[in-house]
Amino acid sequence: MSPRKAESDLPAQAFRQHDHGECARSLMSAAHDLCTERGLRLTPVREKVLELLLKSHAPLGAYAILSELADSGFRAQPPVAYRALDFLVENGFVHRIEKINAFVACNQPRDGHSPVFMICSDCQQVAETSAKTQSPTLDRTARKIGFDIQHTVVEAQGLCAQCRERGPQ
Amino acid sequence: MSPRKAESDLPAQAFRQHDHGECARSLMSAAHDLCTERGLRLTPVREKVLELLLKSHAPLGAYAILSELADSGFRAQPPVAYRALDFLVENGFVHRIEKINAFVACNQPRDGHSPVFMICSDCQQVAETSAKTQSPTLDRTARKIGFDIQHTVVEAQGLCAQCRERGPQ
DNA sequence: GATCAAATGTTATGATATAACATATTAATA
DNA sequence: TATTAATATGTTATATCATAACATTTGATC
Repeated sequence: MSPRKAESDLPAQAFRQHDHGECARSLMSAAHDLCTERGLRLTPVREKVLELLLKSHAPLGAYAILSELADSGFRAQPPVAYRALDFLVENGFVHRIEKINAFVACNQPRDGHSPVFMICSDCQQVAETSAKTQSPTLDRTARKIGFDIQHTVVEAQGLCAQCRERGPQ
Repeated sequence: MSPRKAESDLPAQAFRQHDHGECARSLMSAAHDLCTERGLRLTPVREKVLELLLKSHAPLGAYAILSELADSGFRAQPPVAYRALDFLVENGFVHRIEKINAFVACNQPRDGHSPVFMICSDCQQVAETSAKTQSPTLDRTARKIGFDIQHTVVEAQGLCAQCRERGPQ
């Protein structure tokens, strides 16, 4: 029962106080390990995009990423960002948040999972939770009607505890 | 236990054989009734957009709607469609499917509900299911972390039973 | 070091959505 | 019923998000 293990099992990391430097470093290091294991190439632009997303638990739009890439000396045409994001999403290092057309780093890149997101309308942080299993409701309904689920989108928008306590800004 | 009642309780109407003419007519009539009850104005363009969406259970993008509006003699600038859609979505007559940036008519406009969608990647039909309650998984997780949910997006993409049986096209 | 596959560079354009402001219609009420 | 306020529509312009297509470079393998 290492501290690392316990921490990574907690849902909603984004809404908890934590050492984010350590959080980001360990996810980046996990990405390197996974790419090595799987023969994937974490090229400079892909690594940079992941690094940008790991700066915080707030999601970034593709064009925000693009502009930060430009600041770091990368080429800045849209396909540059979208290709890197495609790679990161396909390989489970990043998730796309459909509701806001934006991207966040995955909290648990090792698990195959169907993530659930809580998007705070106030602070814009996005917490990834319940990363373990498919929604039972979805599963049950799908089975009932013979629908074969390939991908799920489960997102809730609302107010996180902190923002609720702080009251309207 | 009227037939109407039983029918409206079935999930995934879109993936079941049914008299769609009757289905559409009854939803349109429900929209008129609800607007009267609530003092809302189902203006010609709003009614036309709802009518277009009620033609089938396949979702339509805003620009597809716009072009059909134009065919019917309505003005065809984007805001025309988006405003009508805003009205219909706000008042629960239409849902937006985030995953595909498109809109479908609501199957149960009378209930306040958190809909769940099954999007068939093959035939493009969208079934609305489990319209009764919030996802318990989402609720439980939200409560655990003190997150106050205002809106949920629950969508599954995959293959409906018909398309699965028919095999790859 | 030739060859193939994967990744990147680049131009152009497609698709989705809204801001902003003018005008017209409707509803409420003086 | 004339006035007014609120709602809805008309219109121009532009913002935002995303990909097609093709050229070039890089890396891996034989």
